[in-house]
Amino acid sequence: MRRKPGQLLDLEAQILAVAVDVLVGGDSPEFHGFGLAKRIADREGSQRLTSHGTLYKALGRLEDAGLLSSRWEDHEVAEAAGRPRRRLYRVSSAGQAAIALHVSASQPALDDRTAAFGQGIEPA
Amino acid sequence: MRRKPGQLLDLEAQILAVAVDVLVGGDSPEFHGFGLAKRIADREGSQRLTSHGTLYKALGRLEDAGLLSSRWEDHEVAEAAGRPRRRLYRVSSAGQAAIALHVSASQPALDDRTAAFGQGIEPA
DNA sequence: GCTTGACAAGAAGATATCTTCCTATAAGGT
DNA sequence: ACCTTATAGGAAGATATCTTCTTGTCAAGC
Repeated sequence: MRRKPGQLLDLEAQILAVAVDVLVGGDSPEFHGFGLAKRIADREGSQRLTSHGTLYKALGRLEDAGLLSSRWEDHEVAEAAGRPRRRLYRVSSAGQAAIALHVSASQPALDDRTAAFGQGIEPA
Repeated sequence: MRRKPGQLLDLEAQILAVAVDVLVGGDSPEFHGFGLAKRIADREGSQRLTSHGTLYKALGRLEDAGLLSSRWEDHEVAEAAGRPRRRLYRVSSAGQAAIALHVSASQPALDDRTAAFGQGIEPA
């Protein structure tokens, strides 16, 4: 697919959006791949639009790009919960900036929206 | 299936046989569930005759009965290998006795075998 | 001999991460 | 305009343990 440098793909933007969401939303500022997959699947209304492999690769890319950072969950926590260890991700400030930029870039200009509204056409 | 007390089921006997095998065979006297499943599947010539759930339940039974003991693999080892932690099992002496008894009990008596041979009927 | 109930078998799936392999597509060069 | 190629997408599966739910069967009691 060869990407234009500095551009976010749809999936990556979704991931960052969720990442910012958990960051702002209280609780813990961290999330893990599996939970992310469920969130996206839920949001998408469908059954796992994104396969796990694809998601983990995207997470790796984002981390390589410095938009996410990760650490392994403590042994004790995973064991107490009786499940495999998770890898916990967190948005970096660069990541926050990237998603903000992406959103504003993909938002139609205000004039266009106003014009559409004037003609009874609601923006998606 | 309600078992006669003190009797080994087929699957359990197979597990113990493998356990004794690794014990005697050198290397490490320990084995883990997943590897066991592969061994049994290989031996059985077929594709996973025993589902994983069934196998882990049988392992639990054998441990409860004191025929096997188990411990969790060290974190470091699993991590170095890049895989989930294994649970390592080992036959106890009671287990060794049990499988020995089971084998001798299911073996047809010598007289019977000789008699069968005498009539040209090979024992299964 | 017949019924009943305990318990094993197996399917299915939850939990989590990551790799390999093939395909499809868009970005960039000519 | 066209072709090449890097790379994203997705399927599939490896790695490991364990739970839940249903079905089936054997042993024991009557």
